[in-house]
Amino acid sequence: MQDKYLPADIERAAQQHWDSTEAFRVHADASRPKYYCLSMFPYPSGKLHMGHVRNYTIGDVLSRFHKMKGFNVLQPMGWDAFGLPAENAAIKNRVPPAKWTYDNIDYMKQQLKSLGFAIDWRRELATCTPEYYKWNQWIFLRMLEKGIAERKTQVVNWDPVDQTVLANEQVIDGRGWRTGALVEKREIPGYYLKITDYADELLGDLDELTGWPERVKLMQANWIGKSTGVRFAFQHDIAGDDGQPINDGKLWVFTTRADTIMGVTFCAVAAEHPLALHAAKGNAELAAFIEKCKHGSVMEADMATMEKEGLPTGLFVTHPLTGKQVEVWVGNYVLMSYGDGAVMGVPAHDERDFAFAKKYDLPIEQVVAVGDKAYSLDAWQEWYGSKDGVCVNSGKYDGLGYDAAVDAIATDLAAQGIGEKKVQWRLRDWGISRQRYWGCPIPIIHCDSCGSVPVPDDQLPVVLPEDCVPDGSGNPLHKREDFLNVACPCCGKPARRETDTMDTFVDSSWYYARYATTFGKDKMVDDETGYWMTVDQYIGGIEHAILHLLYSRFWTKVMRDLGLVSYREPFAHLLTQGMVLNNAFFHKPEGGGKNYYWESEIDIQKDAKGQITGARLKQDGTVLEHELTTMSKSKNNGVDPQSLIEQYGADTARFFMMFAAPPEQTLEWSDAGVEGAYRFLRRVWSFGHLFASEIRGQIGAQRQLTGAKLPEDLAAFRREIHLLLKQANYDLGKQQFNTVASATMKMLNALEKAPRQGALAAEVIEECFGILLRVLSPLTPHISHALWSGLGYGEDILKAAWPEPLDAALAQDEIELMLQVNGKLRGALRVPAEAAKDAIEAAALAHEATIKFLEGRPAKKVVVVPGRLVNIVG
RNA sequence: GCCCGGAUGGUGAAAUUGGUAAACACAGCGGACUUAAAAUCCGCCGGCGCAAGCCUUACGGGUUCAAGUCCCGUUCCGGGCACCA
Repeated sequence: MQDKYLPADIERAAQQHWDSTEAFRVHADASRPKYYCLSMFPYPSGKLHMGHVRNYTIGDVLSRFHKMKGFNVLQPMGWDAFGLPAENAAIKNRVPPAKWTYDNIDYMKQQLKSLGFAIDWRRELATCTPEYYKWNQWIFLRMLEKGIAERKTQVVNWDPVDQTVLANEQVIDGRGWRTGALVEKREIPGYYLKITDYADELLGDLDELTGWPERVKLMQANWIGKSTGVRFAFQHDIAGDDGQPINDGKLWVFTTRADTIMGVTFCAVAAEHPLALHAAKGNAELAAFIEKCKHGSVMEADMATMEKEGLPTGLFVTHPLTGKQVEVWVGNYVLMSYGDGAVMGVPAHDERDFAFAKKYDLPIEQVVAVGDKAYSLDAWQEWYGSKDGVCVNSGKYDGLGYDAAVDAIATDLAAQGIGEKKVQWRLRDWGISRQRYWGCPIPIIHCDSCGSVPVPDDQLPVVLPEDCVPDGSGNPLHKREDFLNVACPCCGKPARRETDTMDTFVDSSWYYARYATTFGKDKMVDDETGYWMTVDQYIGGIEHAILHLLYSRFWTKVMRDLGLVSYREPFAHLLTQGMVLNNAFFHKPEGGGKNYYWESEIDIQKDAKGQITGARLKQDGTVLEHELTTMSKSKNNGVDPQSLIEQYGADTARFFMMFAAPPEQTLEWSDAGVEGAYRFLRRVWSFGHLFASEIRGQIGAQRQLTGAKLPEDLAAFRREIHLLLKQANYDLGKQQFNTVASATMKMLNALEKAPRQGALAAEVIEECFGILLRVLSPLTPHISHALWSGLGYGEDILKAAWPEPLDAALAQDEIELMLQVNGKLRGALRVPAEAAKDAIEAAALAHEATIKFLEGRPAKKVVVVPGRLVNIVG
């Protein structure tokens, strides 16, 4: 055996061994329990980043652990290969997104292989291949048939200079990222999937997901946002151009606070609302305001933080219960796409309405009282919005609480035929149309005679041309006559293909099911999915806690309703890995945006505690700002794991990643500490060498360890290792891998200090080092493989059984209890392991520390926590 | 703004889920070995105090024999907010 630890050699040999034995190739096998371990697949952005290393190491630790536990383990890998960055790279480098993407996949695949992950590479897939996205198109057509997919209008960010639709990410401070032009909102047609039809089930089935973190379920529940309220109408006789009352003379609104209806002092409608457009005709100021509302972001965060503005329309509607006239305002904070595009204004009991009313001097009328608290118009107070009060100044409803008031008011509105209780969801339907090239083509043909016609199944897939190079001025498919021109499947006349592509969330909504098939060309999923699904353990970033996971759950339910699968939830257990953060350095140029710089381009000043106090660009001394944020290509703050692997080897990179923090916690990147992991693995190797050269030879032909009475120091050492094993197994169950790593370090510390003379000692060390190698193997599979086979423990550590602690090794005669007096630690107490409570109390009361700190007072109470401590209160 | 998390030594973190706060490491300091350096090994390492001891888990309250852990309030940091993936 080599006496020096040479990771490059060891890792190459181990990986070759796994390749040649096809160690990770798996098949459905009904005779064995299965474990489907899935990590979120990477976007092929160029090279792996630390988040990937963290994610896939967690998956690999779990996969290898379960394999040694006897499970049939499937761990696949693939590529989420469509998306915007490929187009951005194309604009920058004039390379087709397809070439850029496939090159990146080749490179990143080599990186993944060099990390030694136990992946069944025969199941690799890339979502940008026609074999895969054909099934996006096929199931989309099924959804159209069933009415789950439909065409309607959507609001998008429009860049008036580039004449193109912008992603939210491409809108910076309200301006287009390339042109700097003020972005406009524009309504265009697009396809929607009716996820809202599944809202009830998506919410209800969260209860079944016992293997999901509570916080993720909570986030999903809040996102779906079920609220029960009342939808009702203010009546009016405002006539439109056709002489008829607009919307049948009804202004519909939805509210969850019907109990405050008697406090309505105005109504607010969206800028696109028919009443707003009508009023604007004779009102230049209002028309200008509506025009202004068209600018700005469509993002909810921007909507919520922007200055609330409004303008009166001069139109009035009738309050349905008081008969009073209520003025209609246009508000920039009212969204046409939510509910009916109009809200009632109750400034006394809604914080946003309160601010609006104060700003425009609208009346504020208190209609709910909480206790005898005094209502003041000076400033908003928390209790104004409370549901715990009773109605006041509300006529017949006075004295009613929230529930009773809502019921009574809903009943009265229903009697007039202008209102009813209604369940409202916050969840909106999923718009999947993207006006972008590098995505899955939507399989629709537009014909002047027949309208929008689905592509017949036998013409699928609609193949995306792979040689286009976007230039930022719009979808290059518009210039591809060979793609555009097609005969109408209905009438045969010349027609045009749809050029919109699908949201990339479509691709990632079902890839886990495809991995679990035999990749047949004639079926989306085949019978093998029945064996592997559902996914036993899904691992990925917390940033996907809502959208990706919700869409995947929705997609599974649609597939079930189409008879394709029999399960209703895709992921049984979910581990949401924390983000890997790093400092990003930038300066804000005029005209908005942020220019990011690599750490190698700047000088950083730090204070005595190592906190960053400032940064300057090396080149010209420009003062930079910094923020702690996720590692990302666009922020130039990613750390390439490649140099880590090359310098120290995959095992060091993996071990350090697992040791640095528990999986669910955010990890602030730092280079320090990697050396420590490397040092540890070198020590493991050296101990292996020592064992081979000096210890193993002492073991006799007849083994003596079983049943032997060990000398005290040897028994203590063996007990320590088995205790650490017990702890490591417990922590593996909790998926807390950082303490598993530290347990292996403690084991090595103990091994190095253990008695090593004599046959018995050599046998104990053999047993304990064997435990260490197996506990270490999911974390650092290469060195574990090399030592296991090199030291003659067995042929292949993958086939070794997972170790369990032995009761005989754990047993002890005496235990130590902590002694507290009045809750403060004052000493320790050694008692027999089986000591009775009375005996412990007596020993504690007689202890010198008790006598000293009670200072003569009698003990009022003695608390004994078995196996832990005694607390004497006096 | 709304929803969800987090905060413990110089640093990453641990604490058997209410029971010895700081395990295991990193960095630092001191020592051994060496002509020297690297590597390796040994020791010290939250604050105050000569000591007995006292204080310390972002901040302010509370519950308890006992609180990093539970409850109430505050601050700061991170994630998501529907076209980044």
